[in-house]
Amino acid sequence: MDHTSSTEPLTNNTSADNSLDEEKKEDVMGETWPPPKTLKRSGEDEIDSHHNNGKRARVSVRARCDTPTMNDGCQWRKYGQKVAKGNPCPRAYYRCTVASSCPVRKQVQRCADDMSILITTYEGTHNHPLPAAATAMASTTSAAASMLISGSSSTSSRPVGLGQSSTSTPATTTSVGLHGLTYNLANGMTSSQPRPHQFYIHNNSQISPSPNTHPTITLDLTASNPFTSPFANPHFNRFTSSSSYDPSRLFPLKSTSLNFASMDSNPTPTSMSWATNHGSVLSYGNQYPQSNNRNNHNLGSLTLASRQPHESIYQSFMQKTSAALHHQQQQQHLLPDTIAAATKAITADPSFQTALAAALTSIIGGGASGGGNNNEKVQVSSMENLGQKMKWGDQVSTQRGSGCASSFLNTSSASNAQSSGMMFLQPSSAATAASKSKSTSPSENNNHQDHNTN
DNA sequence: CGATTTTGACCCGCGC
DNA sequence: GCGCGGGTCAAAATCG
Repeated sequence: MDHTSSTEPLTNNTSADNSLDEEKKEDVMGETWPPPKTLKRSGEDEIDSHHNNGKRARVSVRARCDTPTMNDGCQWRKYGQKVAKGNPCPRAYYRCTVASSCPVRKQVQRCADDMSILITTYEGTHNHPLPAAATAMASTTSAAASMLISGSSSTSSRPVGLGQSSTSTPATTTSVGLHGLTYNLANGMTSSQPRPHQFYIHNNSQISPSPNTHPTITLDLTASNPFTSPFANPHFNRFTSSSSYDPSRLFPLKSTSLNFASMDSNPTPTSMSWATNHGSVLSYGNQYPQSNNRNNHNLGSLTLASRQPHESIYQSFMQKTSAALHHQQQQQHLLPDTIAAATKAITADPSFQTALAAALTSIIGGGASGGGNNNEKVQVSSMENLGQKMKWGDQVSTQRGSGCASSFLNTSSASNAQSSGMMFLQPSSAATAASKSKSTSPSENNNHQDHNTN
């Protein structure tokens, strides 16, 4: 897009900080996206460039959805549609209409390879309180964006080789520091095809490859390949390669991706495992002995360890993550620092916690479904908090409403991340990013709206 | 009748 | 400089 005015995270004013947001917005975001109407594209860019290297964080959500658009709780108005090259399906452009001045926009497009997958890309930050139904999604995307952004800022501040890019365009690449963290919020699936939901962070927009691209995080809720690092996905490779993606650079020695997926191969109710392919992939989740449908379109629930009714998801998750990491270390001789970094990243990064919490919330709480259960305001102030509210075994009701909020977390087989320039996080990067976001943002803030220091 | 969607035109950045 | 492609505008059409 040309309008690059701010790089803020995408949104989110979770109920918790709506008030703050209002203010924050002014400064952090004041630069409302392109002034409605008079778009001064160049002007904004300037602002942007000052603040964020001219890049605006985007969060792309891939989810199976049979409806034209995902119901994320917000009100959107379509303002344009266009057929993008490489994809026969038209891309629709929406603008948030909850508030007239809200700068948030989103692009919706069907995946060319799998029409059942809807790719929704959010950009901008809401400058108004969001309906409860929309907070989950907003939090998730916001947190994801925050991570990405914080990573970016870190990169800028430290010339480490973090974000080396995968893209050919220098401008684009530059910045994302948190590359390739893959979070798989898995839900039950079978061994043959576990398909969790993954968060891919790339430094390049897959939907709009404009050079001026913004770092983009992809939340892949379609779930595809098991421990699959996106690299294992043929589609992924295909796309990335098209954009001069160089895996070798993404997977430097110790690159580690965290993949919280379910694996049925594992006997444990809540299992975790590492898999290494190029890098290490941490998978976490439970398995669903039952289902082994290839296209689990109906597996819309996230069931984390149904056998531990009293353990909070977060606690259990962290414990297991840690344990698994160490276990793997022994088995696979992983470098200690790798483990430490990964663990640290997971446990320390509030952004991740928020993202995970939000995702879980949306699933378990079923909040984001059809428009408006304002009473169901699940305030997640931290994963711990979330954990307290949610118990293992909570099953998500697969709501099939109008939107796709329901199928949001459905699993599926082929996920084709048509991304370009996806990068995987290196442990050190993860740790850095984690610590960074920690210091940068008052942690505890779930929806920490990234105070991206402009 | 107001709000939303449709759709062709226009603007802008980038690569050649 | 030109063409291409992404993104947005805005008038017309449609919907509730």
